[in-house]
Amino acid sequence: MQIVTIKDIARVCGVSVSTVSRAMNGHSDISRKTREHILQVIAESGYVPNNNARNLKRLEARAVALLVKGMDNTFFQKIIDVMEKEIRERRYSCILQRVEESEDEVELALELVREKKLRGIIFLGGKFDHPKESLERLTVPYVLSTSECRNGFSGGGRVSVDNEKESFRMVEYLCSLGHRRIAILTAAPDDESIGRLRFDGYRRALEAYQLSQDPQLEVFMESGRDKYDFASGYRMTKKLLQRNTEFTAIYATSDTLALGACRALHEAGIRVPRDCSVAGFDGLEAGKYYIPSLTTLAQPVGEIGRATVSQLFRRIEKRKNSEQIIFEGELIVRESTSAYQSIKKGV
Amino acid sequence: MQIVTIKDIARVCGVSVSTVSRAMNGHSDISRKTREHILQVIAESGYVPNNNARNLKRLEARAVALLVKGMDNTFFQKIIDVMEKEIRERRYSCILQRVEESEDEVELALELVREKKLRGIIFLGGKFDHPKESLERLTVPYVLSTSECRNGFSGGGRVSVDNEKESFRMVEYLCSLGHRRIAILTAAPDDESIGRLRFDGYRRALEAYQLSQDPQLEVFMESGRDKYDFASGYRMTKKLLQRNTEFTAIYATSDTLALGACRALHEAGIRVPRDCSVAGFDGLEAGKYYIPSLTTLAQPVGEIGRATVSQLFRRIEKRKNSEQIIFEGELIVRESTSAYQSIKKGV
DNA sequence: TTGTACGCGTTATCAT
DNA sequence: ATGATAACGCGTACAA
Repeated sequence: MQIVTIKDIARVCGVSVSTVSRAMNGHSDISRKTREHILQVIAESGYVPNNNARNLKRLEARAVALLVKGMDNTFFQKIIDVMEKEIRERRYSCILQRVEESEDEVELALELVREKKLRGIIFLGGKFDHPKESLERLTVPYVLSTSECRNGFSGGGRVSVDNEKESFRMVEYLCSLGHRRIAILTAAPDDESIGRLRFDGYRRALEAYQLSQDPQLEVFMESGRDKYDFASGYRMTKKLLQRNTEFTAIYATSDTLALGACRALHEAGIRVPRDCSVAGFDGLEAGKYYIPSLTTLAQPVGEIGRATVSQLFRRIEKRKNSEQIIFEGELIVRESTSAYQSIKKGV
Repeated sequence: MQIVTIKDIARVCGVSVSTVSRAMNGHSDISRKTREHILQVIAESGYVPNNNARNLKRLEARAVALLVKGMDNTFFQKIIDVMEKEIRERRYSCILQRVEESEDEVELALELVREKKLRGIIFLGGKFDHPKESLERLTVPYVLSTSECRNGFSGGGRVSVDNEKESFRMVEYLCSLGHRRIAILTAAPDDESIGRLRFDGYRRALEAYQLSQDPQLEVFMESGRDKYDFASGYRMTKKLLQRNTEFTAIYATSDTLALGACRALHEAGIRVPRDCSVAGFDGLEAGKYYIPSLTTLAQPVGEIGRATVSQLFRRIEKRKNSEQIIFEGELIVRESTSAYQSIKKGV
């Protein structure tokens, strides 16, 4: 009795496999009595239908996948929640898969579409610079959420904030406070994703305020070592401090980086925001509870999540065309930033 | 050409399906020339083998599953990393699945075992109070990591810290600092999992120090609303403050709760640790970077992860019996706790 | 080295 | 209402 199959159940019940199948799947062309008997036997036997066989046979399932690159990113936590809920509300099942940094999410998507007979895909995170040929093979609707894509973008939809613009806004805000030496903590120089866009926004804001770009103020992640987390923000700020260059504000391209930065400043005896302002990006919950609470550019995760799912379903069920939806971020000013005080110049 | 199957490839290549199969699976009994040709055609065609069909045929795969309840729990992040790595090193693939709070992880495991021909399961988190009958149907080895289980526990192994004991240690430490009014932030009273054990440790420590238990000092999560996160710690501490009862230390049963608590105290003008000490549990990275950095009872996540995986494989490959492995936690004293100063008594 | 044919567990189609 | 049987796409024993 190692492996129980539908045949075993059929034999025990004295019916055919098709009748068992009907009982399980809630078909109507079966008598109440036999159905109940069968379900009873199933419950007692510990039989679990084999999904492989099911999916192999089924023509299409009510299911979509949510593929997340960089699942450890705290920022995704809430957005995943929202999306799962939205998907469930539409009575679809949601297959959530984390994809490794080195993995190719489109290849994975291709497999899943075949395997699970998926109706749509949501990609969360990643750079998404896939060749057109790969994307063209993806025959179901897909939406790219929160992340950017370089090459024009063919068939898929996209939902996100305008990272370059929002980044500009944040740096502009810091400039407007009177800061002129604004350091930035950002992704490795070879980053082709949001990291690059946020960096571009920073540079453009400096230009707009006629501040010259100073390499001494730019701290990049070391690829392979740093990522968007506390420890990296801490290390990068230490590095900045060692350069012995003057700065009165730090713009960190994520809230986690920003909080790590605050700690490093604290240890160096630099008070936030009195001696140095610190600003982040994302609008993480943690920043709200930190001391000092963190000024940030919050992404509307709820709206992004809902819009992503609703676009996907418009395309699945109503065959609408794909769209590029851009949401506004919100500049949330909290305790970690303040106006530049020339008194501080005594450094 | 909607769906490409192995037959299409065979037809295009002018060979039989078995030859294509051999080419894909790297069998040796095939000429280099035909193999290369076939692989070439596959690459061009965008063919993706159907895993359902594969798993249906395969007798057993080199795969185990990692089922996580409460994936949003920051604490699991690192341990998942460790486990995935350990599993990969053994050349097994790791199927990572989050399980909803309301879902039954054992049922899910049962499905997966059949579906993916799994060789073993790791359960992370959850209360795991499953009836014996369910567990007995689980024929592959499984290990319960980081969480507790009430009813004796039949076939599975377990790896964790002794939550009750470590909790005792932390509260004992606070007592040793001279604190006599120690508040606790903990899970809902009906919790049957680690929440209850940590609470028990707290109570036992009070007893050991001949301090009486005071309901005024106990703040429980509101079920459905609170969980182990910043916001809950914040809310619960606000609640505590409203009670207008005196306390000189807060023991939060998770680091996230502790950090939320710090913020609430800060807003009430209570300085940490000068006016009130705060201690957490888990050893999260965030606590290290907070200001003040957080005193905590760190769980050895690396060791727990490694021991979990290695036990699982001892049982899969060497048919060893299941074990209960208990690791020591580490009391990490940082800035958020200090000795009780009677001066403060001016409250 | 290659091809033929069967079976994995299930659902769907057609009879009955 | 129920049963027999053909797929679903692939791996593999066996034959060639």
